[in-house]
Amino acid sequence: MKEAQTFTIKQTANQTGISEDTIRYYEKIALLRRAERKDNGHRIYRQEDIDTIQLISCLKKTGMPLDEMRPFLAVSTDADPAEYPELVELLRSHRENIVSQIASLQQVVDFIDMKLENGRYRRDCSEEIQDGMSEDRMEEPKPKSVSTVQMSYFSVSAGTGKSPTL
Amino acid sequence: MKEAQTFTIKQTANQTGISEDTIRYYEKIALLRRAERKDNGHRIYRQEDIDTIQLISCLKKTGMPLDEMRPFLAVSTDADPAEYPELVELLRSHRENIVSQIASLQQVVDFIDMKLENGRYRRDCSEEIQDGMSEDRMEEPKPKSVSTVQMSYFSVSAGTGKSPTL
DNA sequence: CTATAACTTGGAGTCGACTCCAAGTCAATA
DNA sequence: TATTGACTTGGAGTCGACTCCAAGTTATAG
Repeated sequence: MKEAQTFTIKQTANQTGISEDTIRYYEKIALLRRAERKDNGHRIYRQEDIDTIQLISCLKKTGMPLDEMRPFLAVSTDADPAEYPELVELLRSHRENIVSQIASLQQVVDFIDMKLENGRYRRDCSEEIQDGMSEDRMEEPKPKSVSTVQMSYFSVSAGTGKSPTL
Repeated sequence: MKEAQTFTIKQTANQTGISEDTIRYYEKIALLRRAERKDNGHRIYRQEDIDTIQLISCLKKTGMPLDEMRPFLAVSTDADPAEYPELVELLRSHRENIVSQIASLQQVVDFIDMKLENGRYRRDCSEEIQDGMSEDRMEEPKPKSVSTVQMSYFSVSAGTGKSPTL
């Protein structure tokens, strides 16, 4: 019976927290497929679109640029991704990114906690500064360490070299 | 006679992973204090500056705009923050932000895991859509394995409803 | 019948954060 | 002496992601 409830752009904006303008923009850049129109030209959205918009806003939080989201949206609307091994790789790799972002964030939390508890020392919060390819030898003993933050956070992936575009 | 080792801008860039241009830019917008110059006008950096730059790049990962970093940098270079109760509040509030960002990221990880394990369903990944901010689920129910990253991250506070400025 | 509201369109403008450039200085080297 | 390389400066350009605008359409209310 309930033949898919539909929503106006305003309702959709309210439900997703994404502005109407932005939703139109996403359509403009083909991040969202062209929405159906009513006879008067007004856009029509249904739950599935809202889901997609929510996934976008979710991915945004991971710092992913809009352009890179398309494959993920494909996974989301299409069937299961196992059919697209390429996509599976993408998912895995983004997953690693996020996990390492979480580690970074956790470091900042630790930094803050440290500051709050004993506003005294300083240090930590580095991670994966690319080095090695510098001809200019940096004979730095680097006494700094990950301190404060337990290594456990890094056990997972510790960076693929991809810096989060946050 | 260990008189604080100094670095060129290039060395500093290498050590921090932040480009020379960007470092100069940070100085231009007064995010970094004007670096000392040698007689020939070249900038001189010391460990303390590198620490600051690293803190900036750390805060960047939390999605904080450069403009908002100044108070944090003050905390970092000055003495302990307990003297500036205003700052303490700031730290606390940013901490909350980060923790809730971590939660968001974890949701994406879960989404991906779900997709990877059984490319089938969809759902989740919302959080704080303005519209009756009465949702506080996500205390720990989650049937899905939080995978890889332990729930320990959430043990701390788990969000106040402050939206991350990502 | 008008006016208000909710939409449509294409395109221009904004903003943050770089990133690049040209022109110049200075030191060491071929 | 001429070139190279590492730097300096101010300013312009780029890029992503919006955000705003003007002009137009349609629907409903007074």
